[in-house]
Amino acid sequence: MSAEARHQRLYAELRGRICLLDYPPGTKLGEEALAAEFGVSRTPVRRVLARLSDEGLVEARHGVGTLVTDVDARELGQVYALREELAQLSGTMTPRPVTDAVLSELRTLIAEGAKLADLPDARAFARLNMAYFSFTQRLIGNDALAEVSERLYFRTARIWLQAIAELDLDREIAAFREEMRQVADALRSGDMPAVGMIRRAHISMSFHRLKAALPAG
Amino acid sequence: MSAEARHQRLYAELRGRICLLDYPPGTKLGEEALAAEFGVSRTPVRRVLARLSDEGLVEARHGVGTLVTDVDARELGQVYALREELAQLSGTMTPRPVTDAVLSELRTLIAEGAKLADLPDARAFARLNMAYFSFTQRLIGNDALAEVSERLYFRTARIWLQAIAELDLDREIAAFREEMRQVADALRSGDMPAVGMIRRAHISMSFHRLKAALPAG
DNA sequence: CGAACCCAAGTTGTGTACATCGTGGCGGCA
DNA sequence: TGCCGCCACGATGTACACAACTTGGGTTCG
Repeated sequence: MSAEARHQRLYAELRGRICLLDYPPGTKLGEEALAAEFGVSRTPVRRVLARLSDEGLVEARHGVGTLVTDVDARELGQVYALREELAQLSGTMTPRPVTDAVLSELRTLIAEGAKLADLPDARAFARLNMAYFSFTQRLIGNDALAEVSERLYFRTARIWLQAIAELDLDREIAAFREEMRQVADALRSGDMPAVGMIRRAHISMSFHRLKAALPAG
Repeated sequence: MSAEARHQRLYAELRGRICLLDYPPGTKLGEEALAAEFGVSRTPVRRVLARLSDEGLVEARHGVGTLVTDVDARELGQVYALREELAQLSGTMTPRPVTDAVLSELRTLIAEGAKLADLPDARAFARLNMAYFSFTQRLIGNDALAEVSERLYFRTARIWLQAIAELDLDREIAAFREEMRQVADALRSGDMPAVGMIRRAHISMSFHRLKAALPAG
């Protein structure tokens, strides 16, 4: 395997573990331990940790360790506020055409949502939410906007998951399914601005519910 | 000096050289050469190049070298389109209060602009433009928005500089001074949304002039 | 004469030993 | 007994040697 491909795999794996709370905030990611697990030396591991550090998911402290960062309420609010605006923009800025394959993929996600509602599970919810996010990313025609949106999503995803675990999981899943249904309706009529507005509305409502679970209220 | 501070200095230095066209697109940045120049080993240099690579300013090819990237017309248009939207947002999303120190700083920049008009120079123009951009960044109250804006600005700054060197430099400087004067007016009345709109308008007009200098366009 | 092959030089990627730094615990002293 | 300082340990940061890879030129064979 090429070095670049290895890097991407390692990066995706660690980012996934962080955002799925396999590594909750405060966890120490030992370079030696990770190197041993993935069968490489510290060097490529450090390359990945440096990237995660630049993106704010971890923080390397000399002599201490590389720790998964936490996100304070202020930063969380700022990221969500910006994500709202960007979700709306994704509906108006040169969206990609809606194909049958796109609608089919969303139907599959909605079906997964139905199964999730029958058997609620926080981790499975988080995975499906990421898959849905990945789906919405493919509707964006502006690559720069997609890149920025992804960066912001993964920046706070773990905090969102942490909070909903303490909230009403059923309610969150219901709201998520409702968003997918509404987006599907808008997509069928090819109304991308409406898709953006719907997503913005749900990000806003999700954040309002999320604030209730934060320590500072 | 701490490792983190060294990293930041090296990063800022190399990013500056790339964006001021000391290293035009296609330039090979040899790790060994940079290490020798800055009196360190390849390791910290590689750490900085990795970050620049993640941000799309350079591209490392195994067995070839680390090359300064170019930006095609499509990507340039997408970045400018997003920068327009973000500039407008920066005026409406929780802007910072306008202090006397802020107005004073802008007056200084405007004075520098007057000197530049007397003695036009592409490189000095680029430096002043960066200083003005840095100034506008400090008006943004949303840290996430500021971070994203900075990333996008530096992503295309070198292409902009490359293009205006082939355009009418006097005209570009005049447009730049006009933007600063208009922003100063809006700031004096505390109208931040107007500041955002003015900046958006000038980004749009700048891009339209810039397109004339592109190969495809 | 041309084309295919090979190889040598130069570059980035990796592994590893060592330097540097922060922390917690242990021991001595008041 | 409590507190202060020292130090050993483990972590990240750095330097360097080597592996892997691309490229270009020289050489040889058809």
